[in-house]
Amino acid sequence: MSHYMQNRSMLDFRTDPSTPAGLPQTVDRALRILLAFDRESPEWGVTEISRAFGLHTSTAQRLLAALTHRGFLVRDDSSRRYRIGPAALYLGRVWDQVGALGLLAQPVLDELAAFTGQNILFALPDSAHMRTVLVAEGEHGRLRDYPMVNELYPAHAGATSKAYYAFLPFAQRKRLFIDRPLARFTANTATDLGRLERQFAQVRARGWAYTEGEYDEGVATLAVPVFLREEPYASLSVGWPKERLGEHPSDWVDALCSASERISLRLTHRGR
Amino acid sequence: MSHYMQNRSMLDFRTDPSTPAGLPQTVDRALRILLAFDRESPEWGVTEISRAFGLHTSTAQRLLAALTHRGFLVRDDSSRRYRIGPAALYLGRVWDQVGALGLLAQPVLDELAAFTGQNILFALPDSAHMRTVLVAEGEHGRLRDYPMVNELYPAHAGATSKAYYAFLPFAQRKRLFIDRPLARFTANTATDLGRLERQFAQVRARGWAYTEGEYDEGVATLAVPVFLREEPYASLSVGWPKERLGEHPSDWVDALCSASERISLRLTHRGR
DNA sequence: CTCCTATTTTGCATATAGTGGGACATTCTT
DNA sequence: AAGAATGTCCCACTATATGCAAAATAGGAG
Repeated sequence: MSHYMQNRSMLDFRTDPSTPAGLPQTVDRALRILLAFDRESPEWGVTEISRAFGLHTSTAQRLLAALTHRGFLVRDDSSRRYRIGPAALYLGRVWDQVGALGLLAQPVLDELAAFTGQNILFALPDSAHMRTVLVAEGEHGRLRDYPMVNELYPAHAGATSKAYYAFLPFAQRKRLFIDRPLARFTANTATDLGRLERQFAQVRARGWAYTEGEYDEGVATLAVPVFLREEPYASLSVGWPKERLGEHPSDWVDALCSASERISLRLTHRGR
Repeated sequence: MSHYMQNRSMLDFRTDPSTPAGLPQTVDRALRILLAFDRESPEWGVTEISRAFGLHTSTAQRLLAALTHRGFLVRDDSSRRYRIGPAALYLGRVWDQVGALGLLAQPVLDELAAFTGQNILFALPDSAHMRTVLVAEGEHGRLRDYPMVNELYPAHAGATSKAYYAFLPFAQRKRLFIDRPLARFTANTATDLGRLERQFAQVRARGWAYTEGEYDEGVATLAVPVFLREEPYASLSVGWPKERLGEHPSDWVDALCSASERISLRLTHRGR
C-alpha cells in the first residue's frame, strides 16, 4: 500500500485558522464559519459559533446574518439555528456546469497519459456504477480502443469500479449489491458476493486495483481511488489492450497514486 | 398555462445589490462577487470585478484573494483570472449529504399531500430518467400503492418525467433519445419520437403534464416542473390509482403550480 | 526590440465601518 | 414562577478595510 493514503486528514482550507495579512479578516471569518457547516455538524446557533471561533456573540450574529442574506445559510425561525442554504446547491451546480473539475484535474491526467502512453480515465460513482467524466489519450491507445466520456461501468466489474467501491463503508457497499444479481460480462467477472468482497479487501490492502477482462474481454485496467477529505470520491485508472501486456503494470502504481494525491490536494485546495 | 411561470427571472439573492443596514458590508460584497461566477461568466479578472461592482481595483483584489484563500475561487496564475474553486464542490456535497433539499421542500409536499389526499412526489433528473428524492403520503394513498424514494422513471413515460424533460432545451432532450429505442411499458407509452415531441410541446403550452398508465398500468399522474432560476430543475407530481378517478385532475393544477413556485422561491432564497 | 497601454499588485494615511461591551428581550429549564 | 442561557439591539471606540498613488507586470502595436 503506497504511502499517500496516510495523511488524508491534514490541515486544509476548512480548518486553517489563520487569516493571512492583508486579507479582509471579516470575510475570512465569514467563510470559515460557512465551512463549519458539514455533515457532522449541520446546525449551529449564534453562541455555538461565537464559542467555536472565539468571537463575540454580536459579531457571530452579524456574520451569520450576512451569510443568510445571500442564501448561503438559512435560519430556522423557531429554533433560531442556522443550516446550509440554497446558495450551496447553486455553487455546486456552477461547479458542474463550468466543468471546473476538468480544469483542475485534466492536466494531471494528461501527464499520466504522457507518462504511461496509455489511455487514462477519471470516473465518478453514479448509482451502482462508475461514470467516466474525464479521459486523456495516450500515444499507444487511440480513444476508440477503450474509454469515452460518460460511459458507465457496473460497480462489481473492472478495476475502475473496484478502486472506488472498495473504500466505501461496508454498509453502503452492501446496499448496492443486495437484491441485485451480479451480472456476468466475461469469464473473469465475479458473480459471487463472497468472492467480490474478498477482492475489495485486497484492493483496500494494496491501495490499488488490477483486473484483466472483467468487463471488456480484451482490456486490462489498473486503478486507484481518489479521496476527497476522508471519503472516496472518484477513481483514476489506466487501461490498455491485454495483448500489449509487455509493460509490468505495477510500474504504474506509483504514478497513479501520486496523480491521485495531487488531484486530492487540489480538490481540498492545498497543493497546486 | 398558469401564471406562475412568468416571473422566473426576478431579483434574487444573486442580483440584489443592496446590503441591509447592520450587516458587514465587506462580507456581503465578497459573497456577491462569489455569486457572480456562473455559467455565463465563469472567469473574472480583478478589473472586471471592480467595474461590475463599482469597487476600487484594490478592494476587488483583496476580496478575490480572500475568497481564493478559502478555496471558493482559484486563480489561474498565467492569465491572472479567477474561476470557481473546490469549496463550491464541497458545499454542494454538504447540501446533498445533510438532506437540505428535504428540509426546504418537504413541508410544501406535506401540505400538498394533505390538500389532495394523494401521494406527492418530488423527482430530480438522473441520466435520462427521473429519480424520486422526496415523497409525501396522502391519506388516500398508502405509500405502498405507488412511489418510494429513489425509484427511477424513464424520461419518455409518465407525467413526472414529461413535466421536467418538456422544458429542457430541444438539443439536450434530443441527445437523450437518439440511438436508444423508446421502451414500451404499457399500451399508452409513446414509442415514436414524433409523437413524444408533440406531447412535450403540449406540456410546455399548458405548463403541466397529465398521463394515465404510461409507465405503471393502473396509475394516473399529474405533474409540473420546478424551476431553479431559468432552468428546469425537478418535477413535482401527484399520483393516484386510476380506479379512484373521481376527482377532476385539473382541480389540482393550481395547487401543484403554487407549490412548485414556493419551492422555486425557497431555492432562490426569496419567499419563505 | 521598444514604447505605450492596460491591468494587477503593494504600501500607506485616513476615516469608514466592523467590533465588543453591555443592556434588553426572548426562550428554555427546573 | 424564577433562573439560566441564548439571541438581539444600540452605541462609542478604534481596529480595520478602504482609496489613493506609485510600482510592477503583462500584452500589443509599430
